[in-house]
Amino acid sequence: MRPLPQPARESLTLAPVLHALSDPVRLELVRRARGNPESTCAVLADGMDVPISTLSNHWRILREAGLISMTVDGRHRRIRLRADDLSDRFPGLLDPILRLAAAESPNSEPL
Amino acid sequence: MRPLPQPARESLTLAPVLHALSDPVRLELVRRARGNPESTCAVLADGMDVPISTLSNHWRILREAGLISMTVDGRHRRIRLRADDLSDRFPGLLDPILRLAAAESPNSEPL
DNA sequence: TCGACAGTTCGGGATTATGGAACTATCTTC
DNA sequence: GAAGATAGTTCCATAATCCCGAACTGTCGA
Repeated sequence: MRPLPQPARESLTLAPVLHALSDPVRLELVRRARGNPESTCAVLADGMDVPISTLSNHWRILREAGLISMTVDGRHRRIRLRADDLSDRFPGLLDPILRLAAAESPNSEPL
Repeated sequence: MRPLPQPARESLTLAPVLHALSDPVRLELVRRARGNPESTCAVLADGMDVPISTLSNHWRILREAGLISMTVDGRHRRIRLRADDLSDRFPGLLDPILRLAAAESPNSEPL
């Protein structure tokens, strides 16, 4: 269950976080990650019709911005939204964004 | 006082707005625009040490995303934050972002 | 009419995004 | 073990975007 490198809580900055959230695919991935903790890359991206190498890039951008953490679990990577770090460092930021994203998304499932 | 083209309120979408806000320079410009309504490009960017052609691109990105409106006034462009449209279309989005940007900014002036 | 001024547009070099193909690492089955 | 399947990553070439100096447009003041 080795964790992949990620920025420490104190070193998170606003601009990369907003950039990570400024892509519709990544926004949807973050929404799903919040609703399905400890899920994996492929499961969270199910039915999204995005090439797998592109998805891998999206996950990396999310991880490097500090939005998610990934741990290696066998041949899977478990994705976890860094909700605590984010609400500590950027209180009141994520909830409205994900709420608006859900409202905009055609397939918004209840959380 | 001819207005420059901008997206209608109903056609604003979340991703371009977040993208427009995902750059430190643009974030600072938006903060200043909110604090100084009806000001102009050069005045708002005063002391920012960003080339003028780059600033012009930043303003265009902000305008096309729907964050600001620009009206031609003589040889100036008056910048106005589209606060009403944004709070109507994305309630609760802008305030936390600008609050966090102000907290992160070294030269955050009180609003 | 002649600058001076506020901003935009153009062009090209640098950076970043996209995605198919090949690769790595792990698990399963024999 | 070896062979194959599975989950993601890395590589790399193309495409798209960003950055910014230089040239340009439009407007104001003398």
